[in-house]
Amino acid sequence: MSIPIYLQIKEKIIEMISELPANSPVPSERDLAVIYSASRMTVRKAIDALVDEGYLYRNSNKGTFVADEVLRKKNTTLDEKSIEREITYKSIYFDVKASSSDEVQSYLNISGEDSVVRMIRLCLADERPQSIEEIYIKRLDLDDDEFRNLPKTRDFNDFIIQGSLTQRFVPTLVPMQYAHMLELKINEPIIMVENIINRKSGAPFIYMKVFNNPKEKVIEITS
Amino acid sequence: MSIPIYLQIKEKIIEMISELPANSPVPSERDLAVIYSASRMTVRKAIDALVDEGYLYRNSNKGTFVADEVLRKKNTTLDEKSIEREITYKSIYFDVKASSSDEVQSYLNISGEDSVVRMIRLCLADERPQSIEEIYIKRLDLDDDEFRNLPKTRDFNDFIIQGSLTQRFVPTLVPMQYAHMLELKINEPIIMVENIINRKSGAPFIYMKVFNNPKEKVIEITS
DNA sequence: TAGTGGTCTAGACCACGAC
DNA sequence: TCGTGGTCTAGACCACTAG
Repeated sequence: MSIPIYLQIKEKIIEMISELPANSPVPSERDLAVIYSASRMTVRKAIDALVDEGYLYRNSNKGTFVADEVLRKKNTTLDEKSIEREITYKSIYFDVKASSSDEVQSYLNISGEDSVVRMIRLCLADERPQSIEEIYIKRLDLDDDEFRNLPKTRDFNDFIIQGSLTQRFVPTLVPMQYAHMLELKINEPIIMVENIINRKSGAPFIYMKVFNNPKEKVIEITS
Repeated sequence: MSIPIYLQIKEKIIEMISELPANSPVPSERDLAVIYSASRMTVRKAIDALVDEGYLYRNSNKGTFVADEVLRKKNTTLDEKSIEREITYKSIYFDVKASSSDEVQSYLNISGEDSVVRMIRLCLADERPQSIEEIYIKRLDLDDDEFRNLPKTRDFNDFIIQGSLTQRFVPTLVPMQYAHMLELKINEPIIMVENIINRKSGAPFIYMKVFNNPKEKVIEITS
């Protein structure tokens, strides 16, 4: 099996605690090492990950305990997957142009001659409008395969794993051209999230503006 | 010295890379172990932390490299410290009452008979209004010492370390009673951040509503 | 005193990439 | 083939807490 032992143990621990109430103690690291026939350091690595994700918490010299579910780390800003709703996208624009706005040029660190893919789409969950996404990517940063698959791309998490995400939260009034698509009144206050996905090297890769429908989508982060 | 070796090594590595350009390679884990006279696992723990914080990135089978500064993890939602500005607070209300709103009761999971400390204050940086903070804490959750120091408490990070923080971002128009204090026009869209600090056990501890001045304070997260 | 988490060591093997 | 990060082991000592 090529899945690392500590990840297997992590899954087993999740299963073990799944029916325990909050604040129940879990076996000590030494005991778990015996239970799973692994070294203590390996078990510890699994627990480290679970603590990090908010499944468990440690009390020095006392033990490790099941955390309350409310403490599970989550970041719903880019994820809609966890919830069992049918997510669909309705494309509004998809084009490649050399003349991008100064804003896009500055965020993607490009000149006015570079071709930029622009994709604007409405995101729906169970037919209800969640947000409008404006996505900008430098054409040369995509190989032909990625470019072809772009209209089918649902979320951009795969791109983020390879780099880093900076999000800026901007209060604004819903833009007039989007108000009716989001089923909002004009002058409704909303949050526009500016997402900048960088590569590991730091080079900007994707610039994305998300206009969120506050009636549908709550932006919540647990850390 | 009681500071763990891996933290000492972490600081030494930060110092080592502080003048290196982005994407420079750092010595291999084995070399660093020799340089700092520690085991590879200890060095690795230091690097793990630095990768987590966005100082370094790894390329499997190739090496470890200095990350671009833009990738440093940051969360300016509750922190104002990093920037060299003089932060001051102007107290608007400070009282203890048994009759709290349903909203506060529900977030703090208390009944109408429980006394709640309410603290409303204006946060300024270099005399410029940054935000209004409404803070609610169940009186019984504070010992007398903590209660006395409350008016002097600047940020609540110390409380978070012992638990977890959930933040909800709510778009709204600036409340009339706060508009002039934040030097905003009426009907200005702003972001109100609801902060709920939980203890490790999951019990809610502090409920805090922050009305941010968008002209002064940009909410930005790198992850 | 016994048990816990926190740290640390000095090895080991693997898969992968570059040469 | 050699060096890298990724994983893993079987020990060890410490500070602290609870009985």
